[in-house]
Amino acid sequence: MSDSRQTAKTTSSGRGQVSGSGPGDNGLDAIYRSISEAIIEHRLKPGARLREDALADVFGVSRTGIRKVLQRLALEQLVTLTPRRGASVTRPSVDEARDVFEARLLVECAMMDAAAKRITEEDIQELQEMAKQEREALRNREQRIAIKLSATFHARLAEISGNRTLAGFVGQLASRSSLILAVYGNAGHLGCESHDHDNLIDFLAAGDGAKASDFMERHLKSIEASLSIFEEPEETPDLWDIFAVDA
Amino acid sequence: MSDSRQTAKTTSSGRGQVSGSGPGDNGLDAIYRSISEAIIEHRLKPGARLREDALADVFGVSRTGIRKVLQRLALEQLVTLTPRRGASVTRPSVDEARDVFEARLLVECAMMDAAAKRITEEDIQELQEMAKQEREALRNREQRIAIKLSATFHARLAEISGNRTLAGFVGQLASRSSLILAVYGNAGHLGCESHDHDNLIDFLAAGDGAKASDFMERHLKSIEASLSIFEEPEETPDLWDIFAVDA
DNA sequence: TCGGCCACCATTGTATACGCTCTTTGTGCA
DNA sequence: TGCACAAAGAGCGTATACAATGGTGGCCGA
Repeated sequence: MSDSRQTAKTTSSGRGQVSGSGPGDNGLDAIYRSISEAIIEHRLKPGARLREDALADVFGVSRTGIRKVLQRLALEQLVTLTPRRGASVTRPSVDEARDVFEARLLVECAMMDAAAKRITEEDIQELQEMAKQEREALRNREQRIAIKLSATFHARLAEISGNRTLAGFVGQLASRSSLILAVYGNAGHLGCESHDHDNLIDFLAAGDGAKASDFMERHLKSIEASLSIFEEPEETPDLWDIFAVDA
Repeated sequence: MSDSRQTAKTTSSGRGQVSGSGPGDNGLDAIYRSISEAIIEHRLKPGARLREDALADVFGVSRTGIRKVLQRLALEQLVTLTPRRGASVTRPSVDEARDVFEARLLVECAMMDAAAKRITEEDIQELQEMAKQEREALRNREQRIAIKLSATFHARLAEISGNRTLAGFVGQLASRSSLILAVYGNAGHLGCESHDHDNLIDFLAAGDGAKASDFMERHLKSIEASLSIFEEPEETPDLWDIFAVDA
């Protein structure tokens, strides 16, 4: 790893620097999105360590900026900050998983009514486009992309209902759900069935909030049901099984 | 330049101690609570500027720590971070106020069912104690204390229902409600009527989640109704009014 | 051979220094 | 008299430096 030879270079020429990052956290925001996306897409798996130095090196900023981003991610529960051990991608506990889905069930279903009333033609087209991309990603076996799109879809849906506070909350829940899928999901059985989202759009387009709500309920419950939620008791006994087989 | 291999000689004598501040954000957390409480109690009013230097001075830490705290408060929407202008206590917009109460109505009512099922004798006593303190604060005209206790009460209630994720959300909403009261509330008409909380406890103690939910709905709606929600167009023209009266 | 101790290292936590932008005030000109 | 421009000042954004801590590996003693 070496000495970071080039990072220092950027500052030398003054404001030079990549991608014109503005003053505020403009540049930092890009880093935030970048890491956030990597986590949601499971390119960074739960438990993965996120060293500040390494990230600082990758993104060409100092640790200060990275710390800021990491802190934000920690507040959204996407990463866990252990006092002297640094940051790592959060590995949701069973309780957390249950809580998150319960919360989604409660909030997202309740928002369907408002969404059905407020949805516009533009919204519908946008959602359909997203659903289409998701189907394509699924068809191409790009599960990572599909998962991200699914989270975005739910977040966008929440925005349509007009309550920004709740929408922000749903966004967080959707991101965390992605982590939960990474830990407790079965391979081959992706969270959202591809046609579910289309059906949801249809109900909303028809202005039928009640049906949309019912469908959302089934949708979320089916995702939760597809998980293998049982805590892995592997503390250390791992080795015995592994080597017993071997020997 | 990064090769700092030998500098760390000092560790020799050891782990000595450091009494105070723990490692992590132990000390910072206290600062966070301190500022947070000041905001909720309206000792810091919406719009108040929070200069990093000043806070660093007050709490005896450097700006670094203050920034960390400020960022966290910003993520919880208690303070607003304007790019080059620094931090100030958030002044909730009319839309925000509506969103927050809508969210509370949705979430808190829905949680009553679980709360009624899970509440224990200890919880009941704790809540009653809190309600009692709140009544006393109101009687003593200590509205600031009462507002804080009210927010804490609602947050604690949410915790009882057993879903930490939702409880955290309710905590945030309660804090923000305090800000909303500061901006749109009428003096003399505090948010929560003092006996409301007692009634709520009674319903929960009786295990009647439905009634508790209904009551919570009325409770929150009455608070919202007591607000004078119309946007004040005062951007800076403050002075004109003041001196017009004077002259 | 195993268990405990000690030194080193890797990595984070905190503080300080510097540069940049925005605001404000003062002055000159139309 | 009013407006525009410039300079100074204040405050934030970022990087770097230093200190402290927990983990890791090796050594010694039982």
